Amino acid sequence: MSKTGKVRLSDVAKAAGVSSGTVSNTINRPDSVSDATRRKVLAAIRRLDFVPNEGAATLRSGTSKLLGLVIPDVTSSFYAEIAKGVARQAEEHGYAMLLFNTDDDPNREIRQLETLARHRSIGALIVPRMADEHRLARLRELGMHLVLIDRATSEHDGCSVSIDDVRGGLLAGQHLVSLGRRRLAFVDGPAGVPQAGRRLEGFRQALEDAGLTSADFAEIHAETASYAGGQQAARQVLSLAALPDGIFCINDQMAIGVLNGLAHAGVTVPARVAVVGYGDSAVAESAPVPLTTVHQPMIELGRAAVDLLLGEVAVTRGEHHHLSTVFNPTLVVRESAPYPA
Amino acid sequence: MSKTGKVRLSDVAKAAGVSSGTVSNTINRPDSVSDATRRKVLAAIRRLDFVPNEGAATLRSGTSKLLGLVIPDVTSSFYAEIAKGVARQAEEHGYAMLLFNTDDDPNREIRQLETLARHRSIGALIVPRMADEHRLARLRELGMHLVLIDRATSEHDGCSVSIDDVRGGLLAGQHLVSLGRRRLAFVDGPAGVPQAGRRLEGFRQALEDAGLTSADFAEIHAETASYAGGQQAARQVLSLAALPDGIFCINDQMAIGVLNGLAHAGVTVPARVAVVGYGDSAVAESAPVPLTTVHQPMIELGRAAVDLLLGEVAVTRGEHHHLSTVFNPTLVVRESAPYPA
DNA sequence: CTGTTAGCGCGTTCAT
DNA sequence: ATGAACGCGCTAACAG
Repeated sequence: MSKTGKVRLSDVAKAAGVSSGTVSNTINRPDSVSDATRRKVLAAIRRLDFVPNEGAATLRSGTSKLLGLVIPDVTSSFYAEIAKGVARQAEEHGYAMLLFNTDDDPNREIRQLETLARHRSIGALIVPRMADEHRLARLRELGMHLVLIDRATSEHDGCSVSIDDVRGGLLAGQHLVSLGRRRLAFVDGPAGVPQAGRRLEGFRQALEDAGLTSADFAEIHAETASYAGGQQAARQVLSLAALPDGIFCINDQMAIGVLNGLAHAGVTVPARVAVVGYGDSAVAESAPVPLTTVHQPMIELGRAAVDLLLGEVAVTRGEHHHLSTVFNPTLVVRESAPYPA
Repeated sequence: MSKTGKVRLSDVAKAAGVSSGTVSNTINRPDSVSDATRRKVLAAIRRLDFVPNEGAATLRSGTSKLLGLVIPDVTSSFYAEIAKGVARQAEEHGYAMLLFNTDDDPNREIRQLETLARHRSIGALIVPRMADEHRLARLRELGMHLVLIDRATSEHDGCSVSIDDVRGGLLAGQHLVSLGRRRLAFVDGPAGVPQAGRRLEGFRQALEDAGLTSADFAEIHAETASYAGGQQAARQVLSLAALPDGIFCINDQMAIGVLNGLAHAGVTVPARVAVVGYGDSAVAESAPVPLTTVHQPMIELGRAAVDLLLGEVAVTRGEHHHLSTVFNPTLVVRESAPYPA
């Protein structure tokens, strides 16, 4: 009925018997308006079905109520959870989230970041798999604020959020050791992923702390860090001179593949081999043997990323100190590597 | 370096020696500009690092290059895949996707839709779990175009995309019947979900077509349509007078729960009981017994939803005929209900 | 094919 | 605490 989209702020002002400046204040700085005025204005807004035009606000203020999340692929549960946290926190602060999947295509990533700039977004939360420092710097010049998610190195000049992978590996290692496991294996996809390297580092640390030597330790790399890769890794494990009694896998999918491979060979889990996964994805709980795994607080991480971004934006004067929020993973113990009875 | 954000379209015009209208044309309607002019303008754009201000364009044109996807929860792989398809297709048409999770909160859903309206989004793709027809109608009055996703009823007045659930159930039923299975069970969570009802309808149809009677059929409802619910359902299945030789589960999570429950009881799959899931989620492939399941083309569905939305927007004159795109699910045969040897 | 120009609707001074 | 007025940068309509 009400031809909204034709109702302007000035119409509201007229209807409420105030000036348009007052209506703007009522919307954006309610505290700077008297109680009675605010009531009148809000009533008029509702009565006329006024829908503010963000485009006009963006043009006028130079910045929009938009932020971007740029990730490789939202169908990965890891990123989907980040997206959920980001969307939630953005919403609570009056922002909306633009979501972009890069599909690991550097050109798309660039275009997406430029789209964000065109929309005068306050900034982006980005998993920089592709963009190099140079490009990120250019975007900063455009006035965009960037928060890096789960970045490999910490040599960047910006806020970032991440999870302590070394600690995650340490938790896994300590758990297996505490279970009395002494011949350990680490199962991964192709080497070279920084996160995996750090988890391995923590894992090794735990073994060292327990007095184990490299003779007690096998490092296995499958062709992919997937379920199929896990099955493949299991075959390699079974061909080792001595069967390990504990296996740490770089993610839950691989762990389930390992579980499957071991089962086919008649090797019981956890009796003969304990298995620990990583990520606590939805599948961990419903694995053939429910998976002990390292949980990562991704939703919280997403929320923290938004907070960092908004914090950076809020700093108008003086130097902004870039912050890095690092979350601790936790161990979720299930049957594949249970506490001793 | 280049103080971008300070470079305006008119600056580009000056630098290229053309008028601002021409710059606008080369950006928005390249075909309406001569080759030579276009080249000059694009060069100037690059040289000055011009970043168009979408806010201004939105204000001027009355509509933004934004569309919204409003779903219950992006961490569900079902919706994540839709999101991926939508983002991709939107991007290819020069649009960006705002993502909103309702978390099944009607108030949030309303606010999100209003946010979209404030941004003068062309429209929204929505899984209307909460919004009623009245609200949807109000949004349409605001000039927003709506495409409904996976909607229960088809009594609405708008474009929609969905998957033929009856056919999905039919596929599952026909497959089990073709395997020679004659005592069938249907496993679901609480009754009342329309999608589930339609899948059951198709399933029953297949049984009828094969000459089976209701005596050959058991309908089992667990407390939740989850992995745990599947385990629970398995117990009910095992307590039936006669063990079924084929089970159709409403989703893959339940199917895996059923698999687990049967395994615990020493019932072999598929030898004694064949199991068919629904959804072809990532877990189906890595289930203890790889799951035969009904695949739903969610990414394609997302893309189709965007096409419908853009099509609706493109119709300026004359009546727009609302379209419904219905996708056919397909059966993915794996070990839990394999083809006869 | 290109140039000219008038606002789009809001936020933000600066008075009062 | 409130009002008046300007202009943010762009598009569309029209003239040439």
